[in-house]
Amino acid sequence: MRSEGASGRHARPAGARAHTAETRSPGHVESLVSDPRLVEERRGQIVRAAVTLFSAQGYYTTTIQQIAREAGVSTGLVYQYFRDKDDVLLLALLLVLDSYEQEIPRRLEGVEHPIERLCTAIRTYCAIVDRWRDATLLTYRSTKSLRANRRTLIMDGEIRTNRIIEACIRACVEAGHIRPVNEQLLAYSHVMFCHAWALKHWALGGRYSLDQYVREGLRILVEPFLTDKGRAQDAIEP
Amino acid sequence: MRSEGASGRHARPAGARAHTAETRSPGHVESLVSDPRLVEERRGQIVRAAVTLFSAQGYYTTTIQQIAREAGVSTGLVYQYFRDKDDVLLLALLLVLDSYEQEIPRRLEGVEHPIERLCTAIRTYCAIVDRWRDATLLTYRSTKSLRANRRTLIMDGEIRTNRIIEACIRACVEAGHIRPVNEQLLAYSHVMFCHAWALKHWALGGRYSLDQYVREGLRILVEPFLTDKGRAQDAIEP
Amino acid sequence: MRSEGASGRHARPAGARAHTAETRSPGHVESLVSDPRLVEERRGQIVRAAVTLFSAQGYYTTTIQQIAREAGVSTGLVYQYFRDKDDVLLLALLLVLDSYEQEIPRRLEGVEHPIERLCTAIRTYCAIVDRWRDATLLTYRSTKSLRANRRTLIMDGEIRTNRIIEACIRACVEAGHIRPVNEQLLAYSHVMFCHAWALKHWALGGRYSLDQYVREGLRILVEPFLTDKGRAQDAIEP
Amino acid sequence: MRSEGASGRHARPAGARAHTAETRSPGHVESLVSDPRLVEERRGQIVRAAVTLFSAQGYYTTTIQQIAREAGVSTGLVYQYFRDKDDVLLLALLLVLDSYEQEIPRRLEGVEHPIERLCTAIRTYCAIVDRWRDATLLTYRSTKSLRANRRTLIMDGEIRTNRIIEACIRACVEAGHIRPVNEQLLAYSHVMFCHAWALKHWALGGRYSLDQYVREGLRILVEPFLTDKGRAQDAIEP
DNA sequence: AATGAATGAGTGTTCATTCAT
DNA sequence: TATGAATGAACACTCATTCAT
Repeated sequence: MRSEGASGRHARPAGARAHTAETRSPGHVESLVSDPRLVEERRGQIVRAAVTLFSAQGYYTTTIQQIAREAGVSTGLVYQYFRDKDDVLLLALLLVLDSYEQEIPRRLEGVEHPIERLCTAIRTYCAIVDRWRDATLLTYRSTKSLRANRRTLIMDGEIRTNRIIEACIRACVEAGHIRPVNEQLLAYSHVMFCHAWALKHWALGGRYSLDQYVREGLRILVEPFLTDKGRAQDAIEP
Repeated sequence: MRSEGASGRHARPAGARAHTAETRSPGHVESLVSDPRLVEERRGQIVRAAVTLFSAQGYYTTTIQQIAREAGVSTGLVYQYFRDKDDVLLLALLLVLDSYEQEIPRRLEGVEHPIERLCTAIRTYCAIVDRWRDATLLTYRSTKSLRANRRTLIMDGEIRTNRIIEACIRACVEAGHIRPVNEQLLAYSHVMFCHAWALKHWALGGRYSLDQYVREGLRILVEPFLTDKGRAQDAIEP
Repeated sequence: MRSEGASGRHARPAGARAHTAETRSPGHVESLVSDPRLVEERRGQIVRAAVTLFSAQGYYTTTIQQIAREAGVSTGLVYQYFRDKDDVLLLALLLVLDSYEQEIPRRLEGVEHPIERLCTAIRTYCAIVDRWRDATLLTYRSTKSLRANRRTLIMDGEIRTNRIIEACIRACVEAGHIRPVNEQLLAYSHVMFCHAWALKHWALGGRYSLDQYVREGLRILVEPFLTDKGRAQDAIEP
Repeated sequence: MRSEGASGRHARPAGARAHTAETRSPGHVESLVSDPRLVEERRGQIVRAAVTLFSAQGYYTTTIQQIAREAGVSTGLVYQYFRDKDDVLLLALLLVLDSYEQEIPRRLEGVEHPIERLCTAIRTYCAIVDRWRDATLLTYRSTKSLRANRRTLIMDGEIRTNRIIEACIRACVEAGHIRPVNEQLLAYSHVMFCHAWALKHWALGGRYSLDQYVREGLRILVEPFLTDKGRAQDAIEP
């Protein structure tokens, strides 16, 4: 025999079919389905729909039913792959952050000159932000809607991306192309500059093309720090 | 992507003792009460409560009943002074923006030197952000929850604040303290820098005191643009 | 400013409009409404509807909407007077138990002879069970559906009723009308006999009228214990 | 009062590969599988799991998926051997009743003296109830959750068990060990006494060991009815 | 002007049941 | 036969909004 009875449909009965998660790392999202390929596929399907809808309408005004419909699955299915709505948001936000973390390094491959690398990183970051403009806003709107321990995962993701920029800056400094500077804070300025393309697009979008925006930005956030050595090259111009 | 935000759980039934609004300018918030002094007082009472709660818990997780209780009034009274929850949010956000717009100029009074004025503006802006950290986050989280035409009012408010910074920069340039530069974009960088103190406080708060943050920031966002003339003074240090 | 944000509509945000209960005795059911007369009235209205429906259909198959409709109120109103469905069940069960506890003593008033008192108690108990037959079943079906600490309240109620019977028996023993006996266990037998009229009504109802049932029952559960003194009177016959 | 129980969250859509049943006797539980040995085995497997879970958590809070997991089979398989959840409950309850009906006669084998037979029957009944305490509660909690015509089957099972006790009593009466008495009602009292060990275990369990309980019970429910002849023997003591 | 009880549509979540494999 | 992923109707509970007083 078991433990005692429980009441209420919404109170998950003890030890029932509940997702096992929360015992693992908070980022681990357990699924009720076992086939890993299927889990991968369905999760992707649902999270993509969620990113679309959350981006367009926000987290609270998007319903699970809408997400299911957009993903082309039934309502119940969402709950086979996600513990709750919060869980969907978490993966949606991680998807966005991941795309930053994946794509910037990819674009840096083969780029040698430190200054060029820095500028490429910024340019790429802005381009991704431009492509995922609403999704970038979403990270600002909805991260606080996550349960506290999950929020940490989002922050970790952001930190990892920031480090890419920071590393580019450090390389420039070490090679003598950029004068000594608070690298971390400069990196934050660069990141904010990229995010601003989404956050303030209502103001900036009308006045600059993405290219112009990046070019003018580099003039403010990179050029002033160049040493004579750094200035020697035309790296700043694409 | 879909249509935009727009919330409202309950469609307003036709007729009824409704507010007349929507025929006026979108910023005009109609009240059912006529005595202007009372309107002023009650609205302040309610909006202050709303800012507190929205800042702490977010817009969607705050209920009108909570706001009423925090403000020490009845639920129904809120609807005598606001058309709907959206309306409360609008005024809450405007209250925050106003505090920027009011306080920065007040602190600039009597400050003569252009560089000193610019640095004071930034320093003050950061200080306000620090005091209203959650409220600043709120503007990023919740502006999109406003009905589209109201969002414009928020943007207008932001633009006005930006112009203060921009004017400081222009004055520096015109006086030859700062070399020619894209003033608007530099102003945006300054604003983003100030907001970042709230937006990225989880990362920055542990590493910098507010003072350090501002000092280091000025080194990145002001100093590099100083001309020899501008550099002559110690204006950058408080 | 407050604590951090919370997500999920169903996760009650901290310190929100939640019922304060659970800090008091588990039996205390806090209401969101302050006027005590109104609370009394509405609760009665709703609990009566709940008893009817739970009795007829069981706890889990009865919906809050049905209860609200039966009570002639809106769904939401139920939650102004009860914390959750469990809470409604608790009060419903207590209502049934209370009717036992109230009515038996009332009927005993004025009855002097100990044997007559005992028989009246049993007869009355059976009569109430007969009137609330489905409700009596309900206590057996649904007590385990209550949260554990609330279940205690139900047991307390039952114990109090049992004590009434027990006291009648003890009085008989002390007056020498009934020979020494395990009074507690005899009382339980009497109680089970009364409850059996509901529990086994499908078998007994066809064979006995309520009166016959009681008469025959007394022959088995009272008469054998009478002393010569106790048998002297005709108290056992109504 | 309303209509009766009847549950079923999902109305069966017309057509489909449905079980043929409902045309047969209500007790007949049709299976989609033909091999009788397999049917026997699988049903046993599943019903045992169901008894365990229903007993511990109740019918409505136990899900088919839980039962399947506990039984070590797939969800779908349950529906190859049972028409619906109701069906599982029916067999689960019958399994419990059967165990009464099987074991009591088995223990009576070889016991000759009528009084001893009666006491053995009661003692055995209590022992089974003790072993299946939660399951006994289950019959009281959940019988009403069955569709009406199936409930009859449960009643039939109970009646058969009651007849065993009744037969023991009649034998005692016919042999002159027990004085003439309403045999049927006395049998019911005996049955209720046995069931009470489960139903009121929260109150009785702390005060009596099973042995004490039975011994004291016999003193109330058997001894008083013994004739001088019946009293001659020590049959009542084990 | 102010109150706060009342409303009821809307949403997250569950789970009996089906069906392709 | 057996699996388990998929379905979707149903329900507890919330909260913006109204309105009688």
